[in-house]
Parts: sequence; structure tokens; C-alpha cells
Amino acid sequence: MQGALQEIKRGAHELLVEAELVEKLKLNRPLRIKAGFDPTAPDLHLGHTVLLNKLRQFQLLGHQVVFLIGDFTGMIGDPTGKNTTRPPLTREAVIENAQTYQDQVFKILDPALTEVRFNSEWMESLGSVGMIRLAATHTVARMLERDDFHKRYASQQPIAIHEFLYPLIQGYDSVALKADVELGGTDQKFNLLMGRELQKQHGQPPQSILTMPLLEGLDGINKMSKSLGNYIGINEPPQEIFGKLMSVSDELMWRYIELLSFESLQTIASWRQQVADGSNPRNIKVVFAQEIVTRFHGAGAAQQALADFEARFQKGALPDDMPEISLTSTGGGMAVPLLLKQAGLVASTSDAMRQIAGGGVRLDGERVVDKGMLVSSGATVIAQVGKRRFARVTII
RNA sequence: GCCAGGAUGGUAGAGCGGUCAAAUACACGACUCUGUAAAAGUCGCGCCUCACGGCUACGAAGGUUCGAAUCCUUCUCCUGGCACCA
Repeated sequence: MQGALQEIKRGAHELLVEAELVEKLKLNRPLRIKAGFDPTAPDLHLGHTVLLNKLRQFQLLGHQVVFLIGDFTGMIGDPTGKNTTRPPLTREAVIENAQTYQDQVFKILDPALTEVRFNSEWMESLGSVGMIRLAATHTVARMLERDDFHKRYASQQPIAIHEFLYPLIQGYDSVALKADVELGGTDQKFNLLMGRELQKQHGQPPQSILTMPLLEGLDGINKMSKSLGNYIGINEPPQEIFGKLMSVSDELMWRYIELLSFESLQTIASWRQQVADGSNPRNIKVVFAQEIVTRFHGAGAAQQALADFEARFQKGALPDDMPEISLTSTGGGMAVPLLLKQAGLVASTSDAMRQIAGGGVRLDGERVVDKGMLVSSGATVIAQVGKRRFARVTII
């Protein structure tokens, strides 16, 4: 019991209310652990997995996870600033996204202990009358307590009325699901507390709340998100995941390890000690990157990714999986800038010109100096832009 | 409805008749260094088959002018205030 609580609290930001959760754990029945997910982003990245890992932990302790897909709330979009209204998704799109979700989620969660639900299930039948009643339960002043709203209101940023409904609906989901515990990011605290209040109003014991820190993206500043492009997707190829993890800064690495590694706290402490004693942080990164790649692609892929990585960056070998592209030349050959553009290695020929001028372009390993250089028809060259972009191009 | 303010590149934000493809910062890309780390430094950052060249851009459409991101008109959208609140 005590051990279970320790496990639950590991890595978590805040647990409300601890005493209540202890009581619930004493009931000796599987608790209903709720976590909500946005229906529009079925491409999971490591940031999402922080929460999923915690859910998995609950499952290992024998509890029931309720994986809630907010298809109804998706029409609103969580008002975290810029995105106000989103176009409603079609039924088909929702179902398709849900399927994609499950394919990914079950790499971490145990399907047998996971209940997948959609909040349109109860929200649609709630009707406008029910919605108004729900809205009547809280005041505008109460809503403005939410930090995000508060800031926007204070700085005269727009707040659309429907945005106020989001926390209410999310809270009502907890009522509909009779959740014992709800997990969310730290940014969800207000919404999660709303669930408690609504549950009380409906005569249910209020859910416990466990907030998890938001994982920083590759930039180390903003939270990991697809729209910011600073993410590592769990469906990305092993080499990509491995490479991205290796390029994470030393400081950020510890954050990732803290929130993503399944290693024991003692092991992680010993890693820190090693680095403090002068060992190259890179070595820890390799071990950690291996762990993550193994989680999503298996041990073999992780081995392979490491081997590729070392071959490419330590011995300067070319990747063996580069795309093969055939391009048709108009005259006797093709100018390098056009070639790069058509091969998808640069955004435009102007961009190509710049890259050549900057010394970032190589053909067959030779740096290109002459912007007007032609690659003659029938030739096959390995084109490279920067350290990461490669293609084997044949000119026809 | 009325009044006021605003709309510029990925973001923030200068410019307010020519010297503006548009300051500055951040982000981003390449290079050097390295551990595909950080820091630092250099270069670059609208598009065009290579250009001391062309073209398109400063919410939209018109107009004034030799010349407009900069002035005028109309429109669209955003924000705030006031009014309305049976």
C-alpha cells in the first residue's frame, strides 16, 4: 500500500488529495483512473507518454484505466491560448483517429485493463437544456480564476464564451464515468478540480487528482507539441528517435530521463553520479535512447539504431536507408539547385543557392562550390544537404 | 449602434512618401568547433535554372503621386470602451 503510493507519486507534480486517495486504495478494488485525450492529434509523442506511463503504472497495480477520447470537447478545443474554435470532426474521422490512437496507446497500456470511451456518448444526449444547467453551476468569476483565462482577461486578449464550457464538460465527464482518479498535465489542474466539484454536486465522491509535469520539447523551452515541431513521435523510425534523443541537450536529458525512463530511482541517481564524476553525458544518453527505442520498436531495432548512429556520425559513413529518387532532366543535365529542390532536400531553388553558398551541399561527398554545376544525364549521385538530409538521385 | 485602437516576414515588433525584400530580437538553416550536447563564432533566412537581373509581397479593393508598407476612400477582420440589456 505504502509502496503503491510511492510508485504513484513518482515523477508526479501534485496529488490532490493524498489522504483521499489512500482511503480509496484501501477499498481494495480496482479504481477507475480517467485520462482525457484530444481527438485531433492521434500522433502520439513522448510528451503524451509521460501520462500514459503513469496510467500503465496504475494498471500494474491492478487498476482500471478509462481512456477518454474527447470527441465532443474537440469541437471546442482546450483554450490554451491561440486555438479558439476548431472545425468539428466527422464521425468517421473520430472513429479513424480513435483507432490510430489505440494502435499507439497499447504499446504502453494493457488493453485488458483499458476502457476506451468517447464523451459524445453522454454529451450529445445532454442537450442544450442540460448544457445550460451545467453552465449554471459556475460563475464567470470562478472561471476567471483559471490562470489562462485570468491572464488573457487581464491583458485584454479575447476569450470566447464557449471556451468557458470546456472545463465544465471535462468535469462532467468525470461524473459520467464515475472516475476515482483523474490524471492530467499540470496545465489541466483547473479542469480536473472542476470534475471534483461537479462530482460532489452529483453526490459522488470527488475524484483524486494527479498532475504530471509537461515534458519540454527538443528546444528545452516550450512543451513538446506537434505544432511546434519540437517533438519525438513514438511512431517515428528507430533511427530518428535515437538521433533526436542524442541531440537533446545535456540538461534536458535529465528531464527526459526523469519523466520517461522506467529505470529505478537508484539507477538514475547512479547515472547522475557518473556524470558528476566526469563521465561523458553522451554515454548515459546512449543507454537512455536505447531504452526508449526498445520500448517502441524492440531491442533489435535499438541495436540497429545505435550501430547506424555510430557508423554515420563517428565514422562518417552514409546512411544506407536514404531515399532513391529519379529526376528527369530537360537538357543534357540538371543544375544542382534544381536537383536539390526536386529531390525534396531544400525548400526552393533559392534555398538551394544559399545552402551551396554556405558550403552545406555535397555530391558524392564532395562539397559543391559552383552553383551552376550540372549533373549529367544518366548519372547517379548521392546528394547531401547539411548533416541529415540525404538522397540518392539518378538523372534520366 | 457609437467612439477609439489595430491588421507588416515563423513569432514578437520597427518603419509612417523614395536610400524597403523591409530595422531589431527570437526562432530556424548551413558552416567551424564538438559528444549530431551546450556555449561561442561566421554566414544565411520571399520566390525565380545560377544573375551588381526579374517577379511577388507589408489585411482586401480602388485612388492620389514621377514614386506608397508609408497619404486618401471603401471594404473585411480583430481588440477595447460606451450604449443597449423588454
